[in-house]
Amino acid sequence: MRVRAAAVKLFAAKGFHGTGIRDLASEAALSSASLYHYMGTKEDLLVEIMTTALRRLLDAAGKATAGAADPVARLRSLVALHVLAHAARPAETRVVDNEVDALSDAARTRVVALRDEYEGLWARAISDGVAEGVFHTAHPAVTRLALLEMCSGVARWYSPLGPLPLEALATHYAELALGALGHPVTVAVPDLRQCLEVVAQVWDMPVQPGF
Amino acid sequence: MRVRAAAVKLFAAKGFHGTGIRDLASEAALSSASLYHYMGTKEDLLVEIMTTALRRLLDAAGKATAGAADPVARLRSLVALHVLAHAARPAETRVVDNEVDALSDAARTRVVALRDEYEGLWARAISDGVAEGVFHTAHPAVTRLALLEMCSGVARWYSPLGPLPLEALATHYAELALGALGHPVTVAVPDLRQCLEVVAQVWDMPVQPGF
DNA sequence: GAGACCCTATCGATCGATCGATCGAACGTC
DNA sequence: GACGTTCGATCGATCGATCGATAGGGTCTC
Repeated sequence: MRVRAAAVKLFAAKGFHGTGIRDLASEAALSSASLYHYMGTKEDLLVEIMTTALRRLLDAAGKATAGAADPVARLRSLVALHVLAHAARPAETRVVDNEVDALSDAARTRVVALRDEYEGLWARAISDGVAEGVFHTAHPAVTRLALLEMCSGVARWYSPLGPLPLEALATHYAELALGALGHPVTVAVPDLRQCLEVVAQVWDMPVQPGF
Repeated sequence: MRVRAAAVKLFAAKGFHGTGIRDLASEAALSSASLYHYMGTKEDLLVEIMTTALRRLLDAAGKATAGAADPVARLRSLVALHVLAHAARPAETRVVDNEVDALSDAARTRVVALRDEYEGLWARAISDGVAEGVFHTAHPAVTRLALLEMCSGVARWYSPLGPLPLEALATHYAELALGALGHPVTVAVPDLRQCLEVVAQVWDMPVQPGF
């Protein structure tokens, strides 16, 4: 696990190709030979990081939206969860989002399939909302991609040391997304509690539900 | 120029560290030795690509918003221009957005300063709109970052072969952004003509104003 | 017009350094 | 003595970069 943590940190900071085996070794406080006791090839390590991160996100999204028929609540949960994950695990998510084309063809196919499965949850929430007349967008697929990129961007700049706590960040992004979807402004604060609990459970608690 | 074009293509596709000198040479149909007749180091090449692209974007943004006092029109122009640039020059913009941390400290400082100058235009448009009461957002700085990431994401997926023409894409993103900013829905189609002309001029015409 | 000179563009060969990966040997613990 | 862990040494391949050399086209001087 020491190796995995080192790899996430360095891959996020310098990129997969920018990180050498010896960088990895010194970050993990091991010799470059010992590294291979814990991992396969360097690419195996990257694949493992990406697939487990994506599976975790997919799993969390399923839990956070379970039992929510209302598309508005569902999308709000998806946005909040995505933002929370990216803010709480910026390194991991940055690797997932930025290093896809460092993968071999075979591995990329599997990773992209996972990502597509996750995006399907967003697509359904949006199209359901459009069908029910609560969302208004001329190009739902484009809007989905725009919102996903917007939310993923959080990992590129958010710092827990900044003035904005995670809950406020997630709430704000949910409002941005609903605004972009032409949903009438709701004064009510969204029900973030379930999202926070899912995040705390799935990523073993970097989030303190202090509110 | 042959070398620069090859570098933009390969850096965008495989990343700076993922692209070797010999990859560059064969893409440019030159020997690896001849490459150095046209460029300094590999990093010099990256720096040149990033700074000229950013300067061009900054210049274009200045032209597109010149003389527009209305913050709504200004932000609409910024969004449209940003989206058009990213859709029309996906490779170049992807290099600018993704390879910042492949730069040395000195070079990164210069590049980030350029990017900050550009983001300042967005920040001013948003804060002016908030001050005038036409935008409503609790955290203007966060909203700015969110919108920028949303618009930059276009370079990651847009294809000119898709069903959506550039004009429609830019219009759609402007509507998404205004919605996120809580601006009352305006039925009027934004005045994209000036943006299209600026894009056609600054990037020497990949856009056909066929409308 | 002829030769001398220079400049741009190109290349094959090769430099030292680093790459990802593997080997066999040693360690400690039970 | 068996097993899980660690390492120094080293592999062939590739990295970014430089070398001296060559070919072609201007330009200058006699």
